[in-house]
Amino acid sequence: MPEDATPHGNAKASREDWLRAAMEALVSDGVTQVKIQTIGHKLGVSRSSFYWYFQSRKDLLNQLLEEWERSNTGIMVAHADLPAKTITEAVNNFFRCVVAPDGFNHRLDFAVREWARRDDAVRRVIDRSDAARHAALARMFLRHGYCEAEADIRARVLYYQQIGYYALELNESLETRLSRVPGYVEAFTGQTPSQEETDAFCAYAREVAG
Amino acid sequence: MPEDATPHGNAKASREDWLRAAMEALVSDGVTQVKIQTIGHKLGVSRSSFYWYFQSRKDLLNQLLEEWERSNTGIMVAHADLPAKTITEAVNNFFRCVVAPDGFNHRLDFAVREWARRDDAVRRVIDRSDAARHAALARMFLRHGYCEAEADIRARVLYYQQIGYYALELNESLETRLSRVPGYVEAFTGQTPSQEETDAFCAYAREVAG
DNA sequence: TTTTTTCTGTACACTTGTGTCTAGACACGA
DNA sequence: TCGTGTCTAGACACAAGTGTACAGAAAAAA
Repeated sequence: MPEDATPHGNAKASREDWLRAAMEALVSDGVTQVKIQTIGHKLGVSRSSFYWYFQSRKDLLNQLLEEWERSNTGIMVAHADLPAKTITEAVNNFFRCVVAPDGFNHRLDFAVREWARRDDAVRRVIDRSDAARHAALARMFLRHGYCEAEADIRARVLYYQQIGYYALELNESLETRLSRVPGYVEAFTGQTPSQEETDAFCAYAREVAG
Repeated sequence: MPEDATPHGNAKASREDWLRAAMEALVSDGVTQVKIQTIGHKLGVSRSSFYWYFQSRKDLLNQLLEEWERSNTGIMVAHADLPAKTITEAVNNFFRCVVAPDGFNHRLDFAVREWARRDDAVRRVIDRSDAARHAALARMFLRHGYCEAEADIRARVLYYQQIGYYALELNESLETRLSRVPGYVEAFTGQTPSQEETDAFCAYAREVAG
């Protein structure tokens, strides 16, 4: 039982190696494909070594779920809370987390949602995160003068639309996506974004994408 | 090889029984859980009978995919094409297919999307359907006086949002959903729906739900 | 009644996955 | 050098899935 994480010279694959490879499998192939046998093979290590670091497959999956909650929801809430002069700038700020490669990981998000459909415990964790994300977006609209009811609805439209966009896995090019940004912002806020705001966002998007 | 679908007295489970049970498994548990062994057990029939009706598991899955394409996309496009006096009425009409129990089957839609993430052939079928659905909604906005660019964006926001709503699996009550409908319609169209339109939709929703 | 067609069950071969037990390799400290 | 603790490999037991071969029951047709 590896209580402390001191690595040992004899180790061919560390606990982190197992976790990272498992996360990759979860993201690209879904929870059903997180298989100890397969990961072990990929790490060039026997299956049984896994049981030195983890109690069972379930134990490993729990760690992956915690990792998801920590990263994905945190990033999205942080971006919704970013300071802005106008609501259109605020929405543009929020968009930053969905274009940044190290921002919101939508493939992970959907892998976890799929998982939740077959596991009630995971379902509860997701519900908590969805509520937190919506609340952060509603706060954003409230800060910019929308009433409670409108802030609630607009936060929903924005959040659901974003999730829906990823659900479709459209694989549009960056420039195609950017060309629609001002239209989206106007649809979400009811206000026209300034050219500077749009330019600032596009510049950011092009920078982090490269 | 059962070329014609004439049932036979000796049959304990028909081809349609296998298809229906497989569809139920796909909808509720995903494509990985569509297992001949499990379905056969559920139908009270030996596994090997399956191979009388179908060549292989893959053969069965192809049939399920065709069934999805025929039903789900068809229903959504038909609702987007419904005649309406105003754009707000048109959006309310569209909403009908997402509240009717025999309308758009969102659980099936997501089961197929999940499947597509691990199968390029399925991916291509879905892309075709998504394009058809978006085009139908864009036509709807065009008919009511929006310009090409705005119709395109608003169709995207409406379609993505709807898919996103289902992706979250919120399980809201009917009345909770209905209370937000006027707000959604206004956000999607930029226009306030009339009381009559909202009432008509809510009446329809309450009728088909019961 | 006999034959044919349609479907089902049993048995077999094969694959891929989990989890356990145990011997042993390897580095490191005494 | 000699343990000791840390990690790994291989064997074993078990479960669940696919697909095939073949005999045979039961309805339908002759």
